[in-house]
Amino acid sequence: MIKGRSETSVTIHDVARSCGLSSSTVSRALNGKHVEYRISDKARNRVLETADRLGFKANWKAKTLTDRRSFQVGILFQAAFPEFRGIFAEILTSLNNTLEAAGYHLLFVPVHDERGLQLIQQHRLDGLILCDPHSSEIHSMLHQIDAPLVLLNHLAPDTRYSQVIPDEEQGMRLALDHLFAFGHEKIAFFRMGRHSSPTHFSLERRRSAFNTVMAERGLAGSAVTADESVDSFLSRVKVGPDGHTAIVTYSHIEAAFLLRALLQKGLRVPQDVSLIAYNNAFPMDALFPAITVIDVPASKMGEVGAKLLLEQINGESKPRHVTLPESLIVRESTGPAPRGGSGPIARL
Amino acid sequence: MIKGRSETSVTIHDVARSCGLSSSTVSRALNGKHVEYRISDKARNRVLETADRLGFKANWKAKTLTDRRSFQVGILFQAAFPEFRGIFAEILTSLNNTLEAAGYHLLFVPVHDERGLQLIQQHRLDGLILCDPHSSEIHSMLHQIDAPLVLLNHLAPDTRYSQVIPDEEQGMRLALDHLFAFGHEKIAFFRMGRHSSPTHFSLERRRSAFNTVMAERGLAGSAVTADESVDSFLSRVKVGPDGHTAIVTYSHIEAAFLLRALLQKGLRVPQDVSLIAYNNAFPMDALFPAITVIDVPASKMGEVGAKLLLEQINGESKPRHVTLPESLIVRESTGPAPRGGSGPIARL
DNA sequence: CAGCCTTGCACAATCGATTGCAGTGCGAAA
DNA sequence: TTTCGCACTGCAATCGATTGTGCAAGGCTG
Repeated sequence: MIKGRSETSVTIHDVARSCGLSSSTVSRALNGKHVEYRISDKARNRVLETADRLGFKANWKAKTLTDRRSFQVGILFQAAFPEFRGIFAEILTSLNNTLEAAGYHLLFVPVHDERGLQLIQQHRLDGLILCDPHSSEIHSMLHQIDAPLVLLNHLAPDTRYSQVIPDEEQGMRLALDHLFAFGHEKIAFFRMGRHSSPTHFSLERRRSAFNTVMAERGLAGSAVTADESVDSFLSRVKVGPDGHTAIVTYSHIEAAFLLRALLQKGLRVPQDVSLIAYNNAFPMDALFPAITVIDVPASKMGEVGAKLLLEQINGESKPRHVTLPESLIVRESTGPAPRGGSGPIARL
Repeated sequence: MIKGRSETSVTIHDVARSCGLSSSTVSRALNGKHVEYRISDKARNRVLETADRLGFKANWKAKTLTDRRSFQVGILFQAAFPEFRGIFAEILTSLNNTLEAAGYHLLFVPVHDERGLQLIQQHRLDGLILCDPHSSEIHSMLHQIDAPLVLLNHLAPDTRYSQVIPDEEQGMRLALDHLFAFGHEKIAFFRMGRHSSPTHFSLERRRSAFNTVMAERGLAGSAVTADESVDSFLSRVKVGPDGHTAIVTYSHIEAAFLLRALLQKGLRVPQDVSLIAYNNAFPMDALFPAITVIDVPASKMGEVGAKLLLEQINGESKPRHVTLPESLIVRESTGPAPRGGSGPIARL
């Protein structure tokens, strides 16, 4: 029977009494310190057997009270940001796999204000992982935190905490090179307008990568970036054979809504417009046409993030910045640039 | 400065020393027991001021060591099941909001075997919330757990734990009535074949609700259920004006893949086939056509689940089963049944 | 057979809080 | 002046573990 806050919870003393030994001996036997502290095999086996029989499970709170470490790590994320949701489960899973292997557990830190950060203190968290934090409240509090910290998907100009980010410029380059090879020149970068804060680094990185790569090709003039609603974007920017012939979107969310709007306008993808999205999340491969994506290595990010945190907790290394490569998954939404001039149905 | 496992963490004794009082007085002043234990206002204010100045934060582990309660609740979910992912973030958020208001925090319980359940014991968790658990390992271990338990989206024939489920039959009835009103008679229920276990209750409930409602209308003969790949389904079941004219899918995942396959075959939605999905998740409103959905009340489920758990923890009530209503969100994927006979392009 | 080293274990302090109970000091009553 | 009582606080035990140190046996040597 697995009990929670059980009144009859069996303690180390129960085990000690039950096998006629002291609690210190039990503790040492149970923690494999039998050689260091010279516990006889006989005593050790007796302890092991009794503990098993009684179903003894060490109380984590007592166990970590002496220790400085809590073996708990906080994970802070803002579920409010849907762009991240698509890959959140993946990140969470890989984070957890890595941490669990090291004996750590994840405590959810829900709030984004000072109360949330106090959890670090109250629970004596060994570290904190921030998933794609782009609210200015969090950002302004980061420097107050004196605990190992890992930022996922958030490149801040600070070397005091580890950061794991995908190489957005390289991903964007893959995407644009793919489009260039198809003859596209007038290309747009699109994000659905929300509260774009100055701390929204992944947006900034993708946008500036777009501008950089376009400029390198001498196409700065035909590059357009947008941060607005789909309707507003499509009414402002001419899309199709006689306008911009390809669009790269900030996330999979934009891609889905944009595809819908394009189809509604009677535009064909990729015959009239090519489409590439960041994030290989559902439903990019389930759309018709399936969307070519820049694959952000979510699972790898979780794994690396966890490792960086563990390194810091163990004092094995200083905070580091790690950049992970992105890759391009070519599907059906990209193709040769249309000839231009004689576009199909213009608009509704 | 907010510290984690800080070496210089300020304790209650530091506060006591700093204001020339004993740690017991500090404790009592800090916990509002000044009236019960007759702490003078002078002493109390001095403590409060000193604690604040020193940035004292009570060590949660020490605080809850005496107490039976840990004020931590475990959340167990299997990220492997994508159907649930679409609404997981929503559930998590509302769970957390409710629990946090009561001073509880969520500990992530990752593993699905006995190790995972031992966390309950080790961390003296006050309770456990299981999100849509349908692996037989978990199921076979449930009865071993002697702690307040809430199952979300998992109706098990057991009254020892609280359960929160959406009213699948009512949702299915809304969906089918909607289709009946459009004249549909040959209707299919579709799920993408995966490891359908006997403990996969939400699938069972939806499927049997489908069969029940169809039978009530005397349409048992024209009802088809499927649990296979999209390709296999479409090659086995004739879909379109001269076959099944409407499909209800187990989740939003199926809907997206199915829509893609239908469009690929040249079938029009809803002119040739109508489509309804469970879960109002992304990208149901971003597809073209936007998908009519049965809205599973994810946020409400989280809130109610948290409340049921708190009730049990506080001993205020016995485990209860709560059923929450679903609703239908009509979009573009449903319309009048086609005439039949002269269907459009048959298949590729 | 005394002295010594090893082996094997128990005692007690400690982590950071909470809490029952025992004090201290003061004024008032006797 | 002694005593009683009340207002206020400190002492010490406790929660369930870990760990430094001390102390008995027992085996060995000389």
